[in-house]
Amino acid sequence: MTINTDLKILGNANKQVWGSSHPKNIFIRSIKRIGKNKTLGAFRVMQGEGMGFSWVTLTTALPVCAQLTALHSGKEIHGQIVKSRKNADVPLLNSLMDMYAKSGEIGYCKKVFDRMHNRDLTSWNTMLAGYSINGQINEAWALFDEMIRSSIKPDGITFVALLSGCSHSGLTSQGQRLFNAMEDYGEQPSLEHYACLVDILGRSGKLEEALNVAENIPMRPSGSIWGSLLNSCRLHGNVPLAEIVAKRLFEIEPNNPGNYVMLSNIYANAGMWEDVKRVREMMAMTGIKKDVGCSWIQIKHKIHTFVAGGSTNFRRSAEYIKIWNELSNAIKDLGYIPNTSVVLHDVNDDMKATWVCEHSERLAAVAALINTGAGMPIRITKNLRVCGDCHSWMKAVSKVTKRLIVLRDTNRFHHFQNGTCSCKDYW
DNA sequence: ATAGGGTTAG
Repeated sequence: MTINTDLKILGNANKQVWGSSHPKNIFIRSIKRIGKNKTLGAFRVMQGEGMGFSWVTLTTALPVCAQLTALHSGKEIHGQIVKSRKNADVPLLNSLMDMYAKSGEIGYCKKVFDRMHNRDLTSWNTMLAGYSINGQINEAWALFDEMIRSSIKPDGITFVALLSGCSHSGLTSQGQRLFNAMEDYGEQPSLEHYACLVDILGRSGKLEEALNVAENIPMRPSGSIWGSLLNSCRLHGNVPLAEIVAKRLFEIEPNNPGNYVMLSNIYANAGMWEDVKRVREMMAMTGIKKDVGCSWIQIKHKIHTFVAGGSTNFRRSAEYIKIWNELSNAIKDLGYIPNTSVVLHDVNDDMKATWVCEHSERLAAVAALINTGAGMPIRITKNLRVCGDCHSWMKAVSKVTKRLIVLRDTNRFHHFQNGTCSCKDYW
C-alpha cells in the first residue's frame, strides 16, 4: 500500500477528532517507527493533499527533524505554526526548541524558549541539554541558576544534561561538586549520573578515581559505565587498565561492535598489532560487524548520505575533484597536513592519507560546498564520533571557505568558524 | 505528543 492510499483512507475517517488518537497522528506515529525519512515524506504528502495537522501531528514530526538534523523541514513546520495564528501548546514548543537545539541553532532555540508564556520542566531541560550538547556550558550553568532562583525543582534529566556538559567541556571539579550536591536538590543519583561522573573523571585523566567510582556504584553497572571508562583509557593511552575494563564491558555488552573497535584502537595506538589482530578475530568469530560510518546533509527536502570511502561516482565527478583540489591547496598553505596517526591500521603512510581523506564527513562537506550558496552555513550530521584529523580538516576548511560548518556527531556539536572550533579542541 | 549517560579499525 502506498503512502497516498493510506492517507486517502485516513482523510475520510473521523475528520472531527483531533486528539492524540486521531488517525492522522497514529499514522504519523506508525510511519515514524518505520523510518525517519518516510515520516517527513508522509507529512509532506499530507500537507500536499490539504489534510491539515494538529499540534500532536507536528509534535510527532518535529523530533524526526531533530534526529535527522533536517533544519529545513523543521523550519517549515515552524512556519506552519506561525501561519496558523493559533497559540502553540507547551509540548509543541518544547519539540520545536529541541529541533533547533539538535540542528545546532541554539540561538533560535533560546528565542522560542524566551517567548513561551508557559514552560514546564521539559522546556527547561530541553534548553539546558541544548546548551550542553552545543558546548555552551557557561550558558547552561546560568540557566540552571535561573531555574533554581525561579523555584523550579530540577529532576534527574536536568542533572544528566549538566553533568554530561561538564564532562565534555572539561569542567572536572565543577562536575564532581554538582554530582555531590544532587541530594541537596532532592535528587538521588541514578546509574546515569554515575556514568556521567565516571566520564567526567576519566576524560580528564583521573583514571584511578574513575575506576574506583565505577567499582563502587551501589547498583548493577551498565555498559555505559565501563564503555566510558574504556574510552578514557583510549584518550589517555592506558593499555593495562583498558584490558581490565574491556573484560568487564564485554560481559555486559558482548554484541556492541563499538567496544571491540575501541579496544582495537587502543592496541593500535600502542603499536600492539598482534593484539589488534586478536580483537579482530574475536569479532570475526562472533560475527560482529562495525556500523558503517556515514554522514548526511539536507539540501532542500532531500537528505544526502555519504559513506566512508564509498560514493565512488561522486568522488570521480569533475565538480568534486575541482573543489577537493582547490581546498587541498588552500588548506596546505594554512599548514594542514593529514595526520595519519588517526588511521589505526598497519599500512603505509600514503594509504593512511588516502583513507583519512575519504571519511564520510569530508565527502559531505564537499557536497555541501557544491550545492549551497557562498557564505551559507554547512550542516553535517555523522553517526559516529569525528576523528582528530577530520576535526583539523574542518577547522582549516571553515577558514579558507569563510563558511560556518556545524558538525553534529553521535551526540555533540562542533561549530567550526574561521579556523577554530567551539569545542576548544577538548572532546 | 515533547527532554536524558560512554563509544565505532579497514
